[in-house]
Amino acid sequence: MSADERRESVIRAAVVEFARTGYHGTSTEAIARRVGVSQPYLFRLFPGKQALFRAAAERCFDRTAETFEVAADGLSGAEALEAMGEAYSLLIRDRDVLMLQMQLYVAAASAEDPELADFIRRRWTELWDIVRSRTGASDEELTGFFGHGMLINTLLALGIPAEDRCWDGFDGACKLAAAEVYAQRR
Amino acid sequence: MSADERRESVIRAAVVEFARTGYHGTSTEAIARRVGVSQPYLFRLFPGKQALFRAAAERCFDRTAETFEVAADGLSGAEALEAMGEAYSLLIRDRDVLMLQMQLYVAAASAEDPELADFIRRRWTELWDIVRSRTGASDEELTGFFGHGMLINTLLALGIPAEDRCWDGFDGACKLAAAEVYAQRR
DNA sequence: GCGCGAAGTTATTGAGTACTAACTTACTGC
DNA sequence: GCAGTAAGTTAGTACTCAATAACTTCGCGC
Repeated sequence: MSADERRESVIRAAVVEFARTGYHGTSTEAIARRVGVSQPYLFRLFPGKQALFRAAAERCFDRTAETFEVAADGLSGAEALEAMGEAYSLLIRDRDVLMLQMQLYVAAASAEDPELADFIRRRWTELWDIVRSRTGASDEELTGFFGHGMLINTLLALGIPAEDRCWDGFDGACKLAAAEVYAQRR
Repeated sequence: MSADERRESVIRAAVVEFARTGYHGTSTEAIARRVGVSQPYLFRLFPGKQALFRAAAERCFDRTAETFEVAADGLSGAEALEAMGEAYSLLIRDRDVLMLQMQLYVAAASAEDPELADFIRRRWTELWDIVRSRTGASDEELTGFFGHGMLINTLLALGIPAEDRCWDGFDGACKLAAAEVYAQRR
């Protein structure tokens, strides 16, 4: 397997591991084991653990941005907004994408790596701009949209069951998505 | 200083340290240093690191629940809801409370301690019930309220500046709160 | 002033972890 | 068939960290 292909599979493994146990909680050995490669070899493919985390973060934002772009393609206004919401609820059925997002939010806050924090902020505001420009939504609509999304993230992260009262304010599609997320194997 | 008093100051230090660097990212030595006590002594006051984290989590939820209760005291309906929102935006000017919340959300997801995850879920739904029972808000209002809160949490955790477009959908009080949070010393 | 319990210390251990150095294996062009 | 390079390994280092054991100091009743 070429180095580039290996790098790709390492990124995928890093997304999973960092999503589940966070930056400090995951060892490079855990990532290597998931890839099926010796731990020192990771340092041939990436300069260090931080670079691995950064690559996973990039991948996570790439997928989300692409999901939004594709969903809104050919649509505009309220239709585009709704399509993006739907697409997002599909995206985060991949629990690792969901949890890596949450991990990135806390990673941005701990000031150990200001450059990474800056990167995460930039990519987040990029998402904001994508939704705004593709839908022309008002400031209040945007806050509502992202607030909705962040609450879904939180409830799923917490593992609040789909039947719980906390989900009552959501439509059926969201509840269904929640039930499916929990059905995933770990 | 009595053991109980020490325990109290240890909890306060644990809240700060765990908030800033998460469970795996904080050493018991960092907590001990903040308390001004030797590291092994922590294990006389608490059975282990997990117990420290759990105590910090309890403290965090206690403060939030109490904030809600006090704010809504004597009020009802929309007035109570507004008062709770305002009180919350004051509470999270303490960046450590805010960040510990975020840390708890990711801690609940990583399945290394199911009992802790269960505890966090229980306390979260308790908050939900407090807001619902004190305000009589509809399911949609509740989702809006908590979604709003989770978005604020996220923006603050990310460190999105108060002047950024992401804050445009919020009222002046929220933006002011954001500016103040960032002015805090670390 | 002396025993005693509570508050706290220093020294240590054993496990884990990021990263390096040096070696091996397999494929490719000539 | 052989040199060279790319992919990958094993062995090891320096360090951190949670937890334990054994020791010290201090205040108080008598």
